[in-house]
Amino acid sequence: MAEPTAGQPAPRPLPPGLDLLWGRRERGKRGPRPGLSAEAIAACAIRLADAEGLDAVLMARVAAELGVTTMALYRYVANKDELLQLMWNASALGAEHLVIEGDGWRSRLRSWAVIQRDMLDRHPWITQMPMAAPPVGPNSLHFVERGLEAMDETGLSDMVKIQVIGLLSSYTLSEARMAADAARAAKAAVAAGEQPGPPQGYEALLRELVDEQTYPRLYRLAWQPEPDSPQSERDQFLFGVDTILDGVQALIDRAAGGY
Amino acid sequence: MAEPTAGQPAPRPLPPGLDLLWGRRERGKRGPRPGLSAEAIAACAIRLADAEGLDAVLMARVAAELGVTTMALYRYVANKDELLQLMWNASALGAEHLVIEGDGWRSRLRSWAVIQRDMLDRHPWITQMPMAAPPVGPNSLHFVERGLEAMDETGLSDMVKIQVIGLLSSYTLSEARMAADAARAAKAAVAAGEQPGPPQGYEALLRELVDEQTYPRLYRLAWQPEPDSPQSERDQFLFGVDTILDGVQALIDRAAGGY
DNA sequence: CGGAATAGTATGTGCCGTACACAGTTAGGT
DNA sequence: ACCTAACTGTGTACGGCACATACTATTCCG
Repeated sequence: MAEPTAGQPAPRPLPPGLDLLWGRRERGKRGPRPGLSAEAIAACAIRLADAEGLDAVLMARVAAELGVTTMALYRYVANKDELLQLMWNASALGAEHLVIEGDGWRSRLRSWAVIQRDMLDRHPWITQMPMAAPPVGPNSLHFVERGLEAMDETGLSDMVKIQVIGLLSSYTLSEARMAADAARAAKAAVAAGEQPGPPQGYEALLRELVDEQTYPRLYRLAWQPEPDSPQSERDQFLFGVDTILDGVQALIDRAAGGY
Repeated sequence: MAEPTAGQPAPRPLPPGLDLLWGRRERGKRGPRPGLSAEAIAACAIRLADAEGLDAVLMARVAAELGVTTMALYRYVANKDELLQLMWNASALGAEHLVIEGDGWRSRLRSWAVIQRDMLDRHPWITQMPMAAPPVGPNSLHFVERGLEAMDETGLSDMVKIQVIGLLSSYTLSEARMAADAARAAKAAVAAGEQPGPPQGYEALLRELVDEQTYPRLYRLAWQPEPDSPQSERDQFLFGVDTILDGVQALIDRAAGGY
């Protein structure tokens, strides 16, 4: 109800959660010294998630790991969602001092995508997160900034550049998610007692499900493997990235060619 | 423990949940007639999700809506996850008889993506789902088949074609998710009492957070709007799709050019 | 030095998925 | 025609987990 005094620019309310993410949450000076920090909590949660998956990240579990009670965490984060946001942002730590190497926009953008992919493979739980918003953490934005930087020379408009960044990111995330799911499914199958000869991948599944007359193309895909089929998941990913970059190249050509 | 009789091809075990999705779950003949069906349950859950969001899809809620007790549902679905899978697949209903119009692969593939996007806008809850696996429901596969069909004339290899399908899908899903999140955030803000003048979009947020020296490019993006900036979200999406299609064009050219 | 603000604790509540035991219902074999 | 096995739906209870509330202990400010 307190109307802010008109005159000062008054730091805008800032959506809930973002203040913490940006270290702008005011902390009182009286009382005992805080024994923890949001960063420490996030780091602990990340350790758990890396080791045992996102399901292992329970408020009680994190608290126990840190040697406090569950409710102590709520002095630092408003709710679990906020903790997840912190984890996400923290996983992009180091983007600030990241230097993308390469002698042209194309190779730089490509390695930008690869770096992102590697990060997702290191922290597969990111692919399972709610993802309720576009990236707004400082580290995430740093990473976006690095991506934009890689396109400095292209002469594309800023709008187009973020669009490209978004495109590459979403593809990368999606590929990482599928890989992570496959890995988890394989692990679960082993835990359930089956030992799979071949990993029983997507292709094998299609062979089980798809019949020739209703799904002729998928059927072909499932049954007649390409001659040079043994292409690794990573090769597939790189292929997709390169295709996107071809599209970007076309954008640049069109912009430079003046129509 | 029962070893299947060697000799019959014996329908492979099929991963849990898939049997239901494909209507291959055997149902006994004795006992009372089933008062429900998996399809009816999924349809009811979809009604709820469309109207009130995925959070409204509770087993108890769905059951009440159908006039049965909560546990009755478990005669038809093994758990909530299975229900979500059913919902996902059911949302792609009609893909079987879908005809993609267009006089070339490019326009067909484009409208394929648009159709998918429209479907996601109609059922925004899909973007919030766990998505624990690649699409394996019969309807989802029908839709994939239609996408492959759109590329029949391209001469691309089958491997490349699904890759393109996956690329387009993941971009479409990601864009739809961001749009749905924005819409939900706006609705929540209104519910919280604020009435936003402008929708307080991503750009406005960046203006709040980003300073010039650490994020020079994002800063520029946030502060100096493009002259022709008022491009709708849909235009943005189409732009992204067209960029991807440019990349596909390059693939085709390269394949045809024999190198 | 007194009081206010803060950190951490202990306990409880509500929600929600789902396990379990049971009552009522139908089909098939004898 | 009956008995029984298979099956549907109910009632109840349990367990996990995020989070609320009330309380104690600690530290800074005037």
